[in-house]
Amino acid sequence: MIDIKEIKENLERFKKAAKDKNIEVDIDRLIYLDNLLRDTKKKLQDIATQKNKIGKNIPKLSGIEKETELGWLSDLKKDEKFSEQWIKEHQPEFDNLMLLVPQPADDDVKPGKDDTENVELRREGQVRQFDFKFKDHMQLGVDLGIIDVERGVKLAGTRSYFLKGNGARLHWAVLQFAMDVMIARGYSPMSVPLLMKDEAMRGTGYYPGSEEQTYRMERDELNLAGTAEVPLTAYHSGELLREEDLPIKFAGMSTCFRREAGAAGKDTYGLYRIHQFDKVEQVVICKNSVEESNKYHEEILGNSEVVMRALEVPYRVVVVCTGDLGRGQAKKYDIEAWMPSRNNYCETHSASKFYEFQARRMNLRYKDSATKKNLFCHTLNNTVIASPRVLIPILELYQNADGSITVPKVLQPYMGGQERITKT
RNA sequence: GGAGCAGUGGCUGAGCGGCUGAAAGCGACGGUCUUGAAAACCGUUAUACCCUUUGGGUAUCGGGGGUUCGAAUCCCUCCUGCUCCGCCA
Repeated sequence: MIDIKEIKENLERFKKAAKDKNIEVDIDRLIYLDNLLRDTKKKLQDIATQKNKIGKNIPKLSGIEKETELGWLSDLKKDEKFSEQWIKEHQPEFDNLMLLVPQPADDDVKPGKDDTENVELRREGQVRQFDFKFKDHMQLGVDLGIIDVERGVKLAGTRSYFLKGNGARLHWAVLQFAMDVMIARGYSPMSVPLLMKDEAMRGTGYYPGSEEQTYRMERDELNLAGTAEVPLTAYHSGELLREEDLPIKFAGMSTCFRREAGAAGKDTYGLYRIHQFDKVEQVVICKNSVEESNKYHEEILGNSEVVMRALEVPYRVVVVCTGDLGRGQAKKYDIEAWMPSRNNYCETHSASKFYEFQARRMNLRYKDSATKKNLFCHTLNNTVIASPRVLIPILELYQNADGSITVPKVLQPYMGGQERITKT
């Protein structure tokens, strides 16, 4: 959410931000409502002042005088009722519009309509050239008996799968490895609840907007989080933190649920786009400072790169253009891993910087020691590792001519020292 | 699921229907003292919005509604937590 004062003082900036992000929001209507609501509230305040003044004198009066004052009071109350009613009718529209105003992208973010216009920053690692006909991850998985999509679909519908044996093991190994890296880097490991109230979804910016992407438990009015970002970022929502407690750094591991509505027919093959996966997510809550935000944005990007380099998966870093940014994101880096079967770099990580957009929605603040003011925190998050998507490059890049898979060095300790996955 | 109790400021915790935006303690901040620190003592210390000149006003004691000239304080309702009983992992 954006400060209404900010919006009023920089109308064009926010209109442009909405346009750049392809977001519909009637900012003129928002301002119009704000002015009327403000006037009405001012009127209400004046009425309250008079009411209080009269009320204070009532006990001292009697007879005609008292009657007159009481009559005057009931007139005021009629006015009050009328204004209150008006506010009741219009406040919700204003509140809803406020939730739609986007965070403008940083100046160094390129305007663009969608992910095709993202800007490559750099490439890391060598793309493997095969001297034999390589298999894609599904072929490998089926041949080695470690992936079973058929039965996943039988039991749970499209985009469902089983990981079996060494496949399951590899999946857990990569997650545990990533978590251990984050712990070593000073992030607090967290196991989190995933059934989130609407409030948490709204606070993180998923609602309104991503309802179609979310599984909802209608009976209990709860939502199955699509990422641990939701519980981790909202962990301190509504609280007033101490400045010395910042930054707060979390690493959470959780299952993630996504409906993938509107993606029908897209990436239907293999383990790329699925309804359920596991992910280690990192979240930073820091002070209200652009410099701090920028610093931690680089840090969380760096953390994930450390993991990717340790896994020796070639990747590139991309700066996401305005059209591909979410409503609350000021800037976003994607890490895209090289996937031989897709013959391309494909998204495996997404590092977002929100400034106070999320914190303001969830009333997440700290007391600034210098000014004694309560300020909104800044929040950021990034994937550390998401599996099985990352198994795509791992399986494909680590395959051998005989159809076996070499287990990445850093994962071997997590698989009981096993060096290879072969057909069993 | 049944019965009971409770939700007050950064925290703990008082609070008679008007003088309570709210005692007290803790914490934090400033000062005195000290070579420095601690201790002690003195003082300050909620948030948001509105009008503005120092300043003034309004709202907020879990949410919403009601009674009343007036509500943290009374009534209704919802939410949350705790205790006991039952049931189940």
